[in-house]
Amino acid sequence: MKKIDGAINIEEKINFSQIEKKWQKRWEEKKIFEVKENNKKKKYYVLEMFPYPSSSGLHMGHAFNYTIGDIQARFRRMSGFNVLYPMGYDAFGLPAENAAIKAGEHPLKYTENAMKNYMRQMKELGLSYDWSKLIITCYPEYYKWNQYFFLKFFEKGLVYKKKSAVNWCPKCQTVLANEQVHDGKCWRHEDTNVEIRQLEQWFIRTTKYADELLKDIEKLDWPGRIKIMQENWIGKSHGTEIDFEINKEKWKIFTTRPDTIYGVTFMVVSAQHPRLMALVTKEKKKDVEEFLRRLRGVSEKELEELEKDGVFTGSYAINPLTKEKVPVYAGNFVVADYGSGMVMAVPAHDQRDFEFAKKYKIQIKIVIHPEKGRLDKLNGAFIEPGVLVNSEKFNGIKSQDVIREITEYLTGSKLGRKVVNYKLRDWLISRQRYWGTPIPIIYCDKCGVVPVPKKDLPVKLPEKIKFGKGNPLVANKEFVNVKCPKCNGKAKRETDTMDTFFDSSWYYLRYFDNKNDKMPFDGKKAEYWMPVDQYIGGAEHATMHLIYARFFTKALRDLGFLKFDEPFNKLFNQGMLHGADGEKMSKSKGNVILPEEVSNKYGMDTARLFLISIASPDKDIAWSDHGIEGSLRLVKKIISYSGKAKFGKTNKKIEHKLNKAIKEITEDIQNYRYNFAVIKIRDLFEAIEQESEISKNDFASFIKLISPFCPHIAEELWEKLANKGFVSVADWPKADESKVDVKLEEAEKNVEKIIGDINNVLRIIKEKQGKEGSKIYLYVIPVEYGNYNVELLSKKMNKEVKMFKVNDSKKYDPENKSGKAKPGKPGIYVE
RNA sequence: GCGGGGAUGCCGGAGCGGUCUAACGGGUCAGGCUUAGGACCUGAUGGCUUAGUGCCUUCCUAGGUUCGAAUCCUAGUCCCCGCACCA
Repeated sequence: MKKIDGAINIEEKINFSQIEKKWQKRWEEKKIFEVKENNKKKKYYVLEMFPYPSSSGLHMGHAFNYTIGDIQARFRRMSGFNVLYPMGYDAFGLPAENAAIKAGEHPLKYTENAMKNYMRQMKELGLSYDWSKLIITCYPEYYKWNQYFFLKFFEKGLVYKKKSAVNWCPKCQTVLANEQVHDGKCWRHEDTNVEIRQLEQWFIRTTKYADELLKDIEKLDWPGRIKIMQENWIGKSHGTEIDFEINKEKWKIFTTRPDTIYGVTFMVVSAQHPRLMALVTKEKKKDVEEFLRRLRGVSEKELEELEKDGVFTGSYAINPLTKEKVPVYAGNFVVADYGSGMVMAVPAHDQRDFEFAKKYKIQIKIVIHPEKGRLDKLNGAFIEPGVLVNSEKFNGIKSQDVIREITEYLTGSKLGRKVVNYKLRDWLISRQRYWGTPIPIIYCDKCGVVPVPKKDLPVKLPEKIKFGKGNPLVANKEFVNVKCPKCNGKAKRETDTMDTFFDSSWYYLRYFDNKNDKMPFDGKKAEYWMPVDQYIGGAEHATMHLIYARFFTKALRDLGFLKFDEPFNKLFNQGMLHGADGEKMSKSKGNVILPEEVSNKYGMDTARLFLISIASPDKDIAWSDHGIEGSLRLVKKIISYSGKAKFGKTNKKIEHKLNKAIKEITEDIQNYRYNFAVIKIRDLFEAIEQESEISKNDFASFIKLISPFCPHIAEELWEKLANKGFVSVADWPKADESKVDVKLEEAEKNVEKIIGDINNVLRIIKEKQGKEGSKIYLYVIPVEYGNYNVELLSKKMNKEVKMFKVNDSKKYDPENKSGKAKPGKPGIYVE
């Protein structure tokens, strides 16, 4: 065909939404994305972090996220893999409960509405999920297994209970999640300060796996920054534990600077330390309680911004090396659950200790001098390495070396030891809320803490509940009052529910066996599908979810459920889609782009194409109404072309282009360079468009190449070309490298170059001589005669073009421009 | 404070030692097509220069390494993200 001449107003002809609906329906009816285990086929598990179904529905940002995974899933499926690409809903959580409190809507109803909406929207995006694998965490069929795992962990000692601080609103009489605390006030009572209270809570012993979680990071094919974040989060540090004697009792402290031990002038114990009161003398009790009261009015957030503050406990500690007595303070800047919750303070060589000492006029004792010079007056702590002074037999030794020596000395005298410490804390899973998995524990007056027997699972959430004050489960008598499974006596149920991160820590193991009511999942199926080959999600889950899921996998391995160590081999972090104003999309900013609107205007495929061609999909991008026009043009041109294409034989040039494109696009998709793939699709299409014909088979390959990006349109064109079945499950084209011909490419570059040169000449003679050149004569060296498509050239220039060999005696060449001809560079004469 | 990532032409965004005035898209301008507009097509889009050439100036700023730097190093400025009193 010739160039697509204007006048085709395809907008009237393309009904995107009709095409989309048609294919979405057929995909669903024919179940082409449903999979089962097949040992003859290699599996590929593409997983996106499942969403919390919010009532506001999906916006274009979600479309961007899921399109990234869908393209990969479609591509792998066409490449011959048995692709598991499932979706589910992280359906428990606070917003549903908040809606219940504020609007009186039951969380279940709220959530089900939201999920219905999500599912409809996801289907409209053309995502190729296997919906038969759907999981929903708020149904007992799912959360039963949360309870099952909790009990398994309980048996293994991976679960324990201890007191911990929570946010408490005295007006609501309930515990608040961090998100419900705004500026230290309750979200519902702007005039009410949130208090910090100590409650008994359930913990998971994630720290048991701290070392393995850290060590295995190197095995992961994850973005570097996520790995670094996890490393920092786990925060392994080597140090020395030293015993100080206080009131004839041993108190351990952790330090990475044992070299400064001779400079200790006081101790600080965390204000949140569970045994703090044991250190407080009678005389100081009032002071300490006053201090604690002051702290209590402060939310956790504010706590971090406070000035160093403290109070003397009345007790003294004995330095194990110097035997000096130093005062013990309670302080707000010592973290209770890191190390031992108490530190030795060396004001001369630690900035925090220095500030504290200045404030309370405590002695500052220098024990390290710089290697050159001496310290006289300190304006701040000297924390550089140096040489020891005032340190008895360690004087004169370099501080870096003495760390080992002092530790060895302490170890020898049984006063200390080398230890490793982690920042990673045990995972607090207790939530004093309704909309979560009930913790399967019963408290019996006689038998104490009794786990619910597994045969009694699930412990179901009562449906009829009253929201008002506190956790509605507490007030629900049928739920709370039970018989003890051991002694049959009166007992009470645990009313705490689980953190929803518990649900999402193992959901990837449930998809492929989502209807199993005997076990959380079949180990054989897990063996086939796991680990996840490609996990896709936002970087905001770098620490919490991704650590918990890794922990779960390791714990389940040790419980015999799994045979591998890591759940997610590869992780891809998609960027965030911002509004047209460059701001984060949000209702309040009014910059939310809805898929429905975009779809009506441009078609979903156009939107998908646009989103992934803006930039590399791991980058943050911004929506642009102008930008999408470019994608729309391409889509329209492709549709229009396929309606007019003349099918016949493909020429060498297109064969070359096609095969090269297949090779490169395949690699680009594998490596998530979707933006590059689109550029190559454009380039290939432009070449195809210019030729008079193409073979049906080759055009079919082109359709396959676009189908992961524009699945509906690809299906439509596929069908129009009388191909069988669905292009979505057709074989991905293979590049025939023998058809790739670099020479052709060079020739093409030459054509481009010559066009540039001709235009240059035309411009110059117009400017200089005022002439409008109309005839172009080219003189090429004989071997290159076939390299130039004169017809194409003429069409492109919209001028008459004639070509001669330089040695052609009959050529027309009034100014002897043929003498200028060089290889790859014909002489030009214009008149 | 600690840790990570950035700054590219009118805009978005590639590039990450030579092939770079810098992919691709958007915008703008010129020409074509068209009754006109839209759509579509062709080309231009740092400056000067030239029958297709050549030169100069550009990739946050200032230095440096190199035969050669948008790309590597050093210092600085600004922006984003994560952790945050972790002893």
